[in-house]
Amino acid sequence: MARIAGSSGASTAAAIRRVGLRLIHRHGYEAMGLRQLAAEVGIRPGSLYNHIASKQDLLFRLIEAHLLALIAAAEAALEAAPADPPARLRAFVTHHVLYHLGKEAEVTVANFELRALDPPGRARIVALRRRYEALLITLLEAGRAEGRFVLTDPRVAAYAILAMLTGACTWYRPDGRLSPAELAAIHAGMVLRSCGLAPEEGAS
Amino acid sequence: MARIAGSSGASTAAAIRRVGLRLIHRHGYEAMGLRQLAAEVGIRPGSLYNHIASKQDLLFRLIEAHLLALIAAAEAALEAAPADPPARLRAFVTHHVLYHLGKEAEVTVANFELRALDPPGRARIVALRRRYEALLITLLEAGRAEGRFVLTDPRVAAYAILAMLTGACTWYRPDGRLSPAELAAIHAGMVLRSCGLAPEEGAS
Amino acid sequence: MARIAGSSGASTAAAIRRVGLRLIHRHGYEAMGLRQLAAEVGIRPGSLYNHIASKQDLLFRLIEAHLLALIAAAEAALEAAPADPPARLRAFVTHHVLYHLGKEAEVTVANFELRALDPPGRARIVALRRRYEALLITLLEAGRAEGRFVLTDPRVAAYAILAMLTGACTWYRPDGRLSPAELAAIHAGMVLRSCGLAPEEGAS
Amino acid sequence: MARIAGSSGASTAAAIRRVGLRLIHRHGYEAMGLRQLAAEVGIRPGSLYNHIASKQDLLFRLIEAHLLALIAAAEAALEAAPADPPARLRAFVTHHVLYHLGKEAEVTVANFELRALDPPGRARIVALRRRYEALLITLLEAGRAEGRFVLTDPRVAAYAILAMLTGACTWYRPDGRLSPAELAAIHAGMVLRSCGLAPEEGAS
DNA sequence: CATGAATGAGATTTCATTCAT
DNA sequence: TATGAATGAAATCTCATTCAT
Repeated sequence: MARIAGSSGASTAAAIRRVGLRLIHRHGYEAMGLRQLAAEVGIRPGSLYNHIASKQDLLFRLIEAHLLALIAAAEAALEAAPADPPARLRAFVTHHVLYHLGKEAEVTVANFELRALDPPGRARIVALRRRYEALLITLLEAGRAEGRFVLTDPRVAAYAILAMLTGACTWYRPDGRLSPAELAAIHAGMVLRSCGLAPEEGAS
Repeated sequence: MARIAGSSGASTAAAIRRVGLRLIHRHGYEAMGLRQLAAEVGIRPGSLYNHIASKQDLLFRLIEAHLLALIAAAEAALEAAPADPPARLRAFVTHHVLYHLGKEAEVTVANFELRALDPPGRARIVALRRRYEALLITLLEAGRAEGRFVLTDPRVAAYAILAMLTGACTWYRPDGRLSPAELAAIHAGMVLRSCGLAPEEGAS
Repeated sequence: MARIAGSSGASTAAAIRRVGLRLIHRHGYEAMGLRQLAAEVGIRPGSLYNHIASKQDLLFRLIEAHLLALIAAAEAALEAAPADPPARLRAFVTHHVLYHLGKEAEVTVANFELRALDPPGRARIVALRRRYEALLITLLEAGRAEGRFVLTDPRVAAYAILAMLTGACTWYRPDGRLSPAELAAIHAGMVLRSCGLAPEEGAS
Repeated sequence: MARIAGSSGASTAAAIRRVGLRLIHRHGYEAMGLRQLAAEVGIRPGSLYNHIASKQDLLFRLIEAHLLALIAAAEAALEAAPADPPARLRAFVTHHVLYHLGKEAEVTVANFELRALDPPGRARIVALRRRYEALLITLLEAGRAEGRFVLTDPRVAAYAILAMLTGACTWYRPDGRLSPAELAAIHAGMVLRSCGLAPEEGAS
């Protein structure tokens, strides 16, 4: 009652994650069918369950992996940055924009499909997101304490900045008229000015 | 959950739109079942089709109505504003923030569920969104032409500003520590500064 | 996306119960597929859910209906019987055997598929079964109190009698060499003797 | 639940039979999954097939082994009994009750899961059951031929007796108020009386 | 002897939608 | 306008089983 086709092994799991991310991004989690996912991976629907525990589990792991990588990249960028708050802010913005460009699928899924997670999974993801936001909030608070930033409310400012930056990757197209570096520079300028800095401040 | 309270006077069609908006916002378009919608409206699933053409049609009309109202409100706000570009920018930002607060459902649905629309419907909605964005882009371009704004790219700046502002309503809670007016003021300040203006410029 | 064939109406629900009982009896609850059930009823699988809440629900209702009818029949038989304990015991045995013959499906399902019920459903069915058993236990206790029955333990005796009688309908075939009346008489004789009575005692 | 304790010495095949019997008894043949069986044995599902030919095969062997042991025990009990029919009947009843108590799993599976066997397997098991029933039928016929038993129909009487006795093990609990010996005595008394004997007849 | 990955079939259940009444 | 019963399609997931390693 069972036949063997091309027992590819470990790469199947990676293909499921890769194709799954693309399909969730394109159609949304609820609208993506496991039949379609299986077909594009090249296996039968039931075989998916040799690699994932459930559709929910797949979504959770995709989002979790993205956030963990994002946090690690941010921490690395901040460690490499000087202690000067404007420079650190510019470093964070540059990291965020460059990291997100080309990761539209991961970013969209991580932001849009949170509600599709069941409560325990959502709680864990929300905690990770808080860790990431805290990096920026801490940075803004430090700059304000040193009198370098003009900020009414660091938390609100952080949310506003993140919304602005993340939004960029929803419309950015690699074949557009702006290079990633240009886009990062434009946004760094806007963010620094929005915090009351002259654009040349914090230049590396 | 079954019968909607206080809806005795409203027509069934209005109840379907009201409840439908809430359910799509809470669960997402794909995850909202028409059975659930019918149950919360107080009718049977089949009866929905006396009021809507299809589930798609319901979604389209909800988004379209929201965008039309948003555009009208923006145009009214700009007509009432002085000709001075900083003042007009402040007026736009204030309008946007105040209009969006308390309309979380409409905003979220209009932004998140675009992908659930079929191509013709999506095209019409995208066109409406372009009309709205054009209001801000035109404003920014005018200000730059007068030498009042520091802007590398008005279109990119407009997207960044809209992303920042719209993001506010995804985390704003009416019982939070900030009033709508305070929130609008904070964001107006950030936006004006990000365009190279001193915060007091454009004050009404 | 939907077509109408022969909207038969209320009789569909009855057909589902009738065919469902037969299939559960023949294959067992777990082995009966709803596809098969739907096919034999003449509808599509999904249409079953216009009439049943779930497969579990179908099983529960079948067993519950059987037990309620069985209890009512037993109570009627005892009400019609004289007050004399041997006569009442003979009446109960005759009722039980005659009622069960020809109801092999109901009896088998009610006895064999209890374990397939979820705990709440099982609890309600077990309570009904206790009500039925209590009718016999009460009868045996009354007869022993009057010194008419030789019984070590009325509860154990009741279980033994019921097991013996119910077993009859698992092998009884209407086209066999014994008529229902003969079968009832044989078992009544064995039961009465097993309680220490002469066979002619309790004869009506 | 995962690894079976105290099974280090037993072979994997024996563990499969032991755990399989327990799971079939608890959930039923159809409801028991081979994945669950493998997990409780401590191996992967595929490895089961190093020890069993199929799920059907496992069920068949469990039932066959039980019936062969039951027949052997009955024959031993009858060989050890005196030639007197009442004494032989008492010996058979005592054997049956005592053998069955504590073998609830085997008995339930052998009786309830017959329908899950494919036709060839079922035929072989039914033949074994006939052999066992024949021991009692022969005994009853002999007793009737000697004029010791009051019996309308030895075959019907045998079925009634076996149903009564076997039923006892479906409700017997080792921690109940009756000992196995007491239970056997009660049933021996009922059976002997049901065949028209005074209770003390056939006492050993 | 055990494993991991695959299979085809099928499980129960939900979906949006239709339409005679 | 509302209803109840139907539809075809599809949903996610489990099943027993196979077999190269």
